[in-house]
Amino acid sequence: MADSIGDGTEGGGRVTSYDVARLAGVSQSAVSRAFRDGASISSALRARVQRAARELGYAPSNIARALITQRSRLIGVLVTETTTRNTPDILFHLGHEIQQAGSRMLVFTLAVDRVDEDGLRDLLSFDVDGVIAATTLAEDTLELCARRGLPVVLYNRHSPAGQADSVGCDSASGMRLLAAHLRQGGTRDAAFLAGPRGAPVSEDRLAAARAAFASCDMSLRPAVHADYSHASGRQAAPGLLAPRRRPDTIVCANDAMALGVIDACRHDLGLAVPGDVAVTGFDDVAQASWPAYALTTLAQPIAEQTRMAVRMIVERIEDSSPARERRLLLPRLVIRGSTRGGHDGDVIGRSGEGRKEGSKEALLS
Amino acid sequence: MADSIGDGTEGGGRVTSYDVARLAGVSQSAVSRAFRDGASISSALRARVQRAARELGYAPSNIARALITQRSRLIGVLVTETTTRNTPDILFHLGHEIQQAGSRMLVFTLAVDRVDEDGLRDLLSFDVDGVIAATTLAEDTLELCARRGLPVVLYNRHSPAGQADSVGCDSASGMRLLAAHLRQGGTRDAAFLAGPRGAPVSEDRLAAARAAFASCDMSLRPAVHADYSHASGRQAAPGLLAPRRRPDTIVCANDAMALGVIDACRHDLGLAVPGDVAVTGFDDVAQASWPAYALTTLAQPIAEQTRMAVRMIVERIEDSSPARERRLLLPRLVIRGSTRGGHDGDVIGRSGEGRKEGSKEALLS
DNA sequence: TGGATGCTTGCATTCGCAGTCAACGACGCC
DNA sequence: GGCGTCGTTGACTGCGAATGCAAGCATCCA
Repeated sequence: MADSIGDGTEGGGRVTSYDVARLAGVSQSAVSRAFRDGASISSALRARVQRAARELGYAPSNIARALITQRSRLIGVLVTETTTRNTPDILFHLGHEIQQAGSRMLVFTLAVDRVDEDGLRDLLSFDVDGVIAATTLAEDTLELCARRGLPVVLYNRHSPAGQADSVGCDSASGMRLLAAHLRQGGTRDAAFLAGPRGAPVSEDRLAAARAAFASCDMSLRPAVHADYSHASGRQAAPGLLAPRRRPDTIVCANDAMALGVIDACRHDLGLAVPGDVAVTGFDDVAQASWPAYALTTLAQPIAEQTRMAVRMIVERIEDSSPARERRLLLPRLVIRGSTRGGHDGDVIGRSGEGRKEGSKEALLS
Repeated sequence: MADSIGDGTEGGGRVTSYDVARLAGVSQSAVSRAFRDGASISSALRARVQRAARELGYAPSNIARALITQRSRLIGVLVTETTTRNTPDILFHLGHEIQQAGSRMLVFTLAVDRVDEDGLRDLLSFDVDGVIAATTLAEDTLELCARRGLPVVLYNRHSPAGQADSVGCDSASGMRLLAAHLRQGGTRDAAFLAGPRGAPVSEDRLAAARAAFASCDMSLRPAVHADYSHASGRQAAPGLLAPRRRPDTIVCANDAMALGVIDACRHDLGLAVPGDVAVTGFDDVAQASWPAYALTTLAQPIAEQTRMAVRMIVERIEDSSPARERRLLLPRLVIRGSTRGGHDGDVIGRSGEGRKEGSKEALLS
């Protein structure tokens, strides 16, 4: 019933502020003001305009608005398939948070974990206000972004040269919790199953594990590399667990591989977990809590991390000060049945606010 | 080294086509043409412009371009958390495919599975060229979209009134394959574990199962509803499997619930799968193939479905003819160890091209 | 050699809206 | 009653790139 588009029935002619102005008998400026909070307009006029707008089904064009305000309300999000596999919820969470902040998420999927100058041009050409990158950006690319005034927040990555803000998970603290737990459970000889060689997240976790184990006087063998997948974990298990000198614990760089190792133990190698080997993961994906696995793992606080990332990018967009900070949120240790000792279901550590580095003082004050 | 932004070192002043024109000693039109394929420009001029552009790090603004061409190269994607939980890869896949098509994915996350007029206004205000909705849109909302010339493709949904194109999975065929397999395995008395009451995907699968079982002379008890999650499946299991009259098979509306049922059988109820009960799922998520579960399930061809959805939306954007079609891709039956009979690893049916309804003849010809 | 043709190029305009500026009326104060 | 102030309103311009149009130029043919 009623109408919805003023004149032309076909052709999808956009309804513009002029159409609304004409119908309401006011100027185009008035229409514009009626849709901006805090604009100088009487409530009577605003009501009249909005009535007319509703009648025509008018919505201000973000594109036209962006052209003049120099703000697109678009936030670019960079991901690779690996990111989304390891953290299936990340896109939904980021999208949700960005939306809460009044913008929208424009997704850029990358084939390889690396943004070059072309990729940057691509981002720039879509006029994003800022970028959240769950991918690797070379330092010189970051410098270009800075030079162009494009705010970047790195997610689970960071810029050693401090050329971008970043949000991550404090693997060092996490690994200390884990090491303490394992030591208490009797671990003496642990192996580490890493992700792909050079994968930043995996390297970070490996380094953290090394440091934590060292400070607990436990040994950690040289890492074995797989590709983050369940299949690759399962495949790597026989090598890791050769009877000759089998480690008593396998620490994995992510959950998927850990679950693969557990499956290999039980179904391929006839080993009991944690009886013969303890297995740990990192991320706390949904499956880790399923009774078939009951994986002890470090829970990455995704909700907090994404919220923080969005918060930081929004602040940088409004601020654009060159101050940089790196925020590390604390993972929780979730103890389940794949390790010895502790009580199943124990959670050690409170996820959330963690370390903060950088020149800026408080974000959450 | 070198420079990257012409004059102002700070302030992030955008590099415009005028800047490039000035540097190259040509008109702004020339710059514009140098960046459009097929534009009337000599290769010499184009080269000169591009050299200048590279020097300044210029990239044409999609926003300005969109304003005049009336094409934003933005495709809106509507999802709820449920969508992304059931199909973790969907956003990545859609993003990837949309990118292949030269556009970008703008994500709209919904709290509830329903788009009202406000939501539509929101979409319109972001000037998306088209919408892929993995959510429910009321018929009158679809009509509004049509009236406004906004192409919509429904994903795993459809418009009974035929007011939008749609892509889905042919559950009817799938369930027929499954029913045949189960019958061969000795199923006589099956129960159905559905998703939330009214959830379109679940209802569709339930109806398909009902029809398929009926035509195989197997009984299917009234559905029990859960919420699609592993936990809810596990929780529903005791009721479904009460010793008094325990069904010999449980058909689930998605994999997560099926895995929950399996966990409940083994860990809570002391029942063997498939010895005491056979369990089946739908989707073929990664975990279904893990040896701890080995779930027999119907594999939804996500890659094909997303590709098809993007293909359709792109075609509608270019075409904008009012013809509507509904494309159903065929799921494959993946037989694993959670059902009796068949050989583990068998795959029945070829996923991909399936039924097609609607006035338009061929998309892939 | 004159003119027709086709390819390049620049000029001027346009997309839809935000914000500046000036005009206007109402009101309060001296 | 005159004047300043404030709150509203409309006209106009500009954001950055695309494109119709016409001019410029080379080429080709008769």
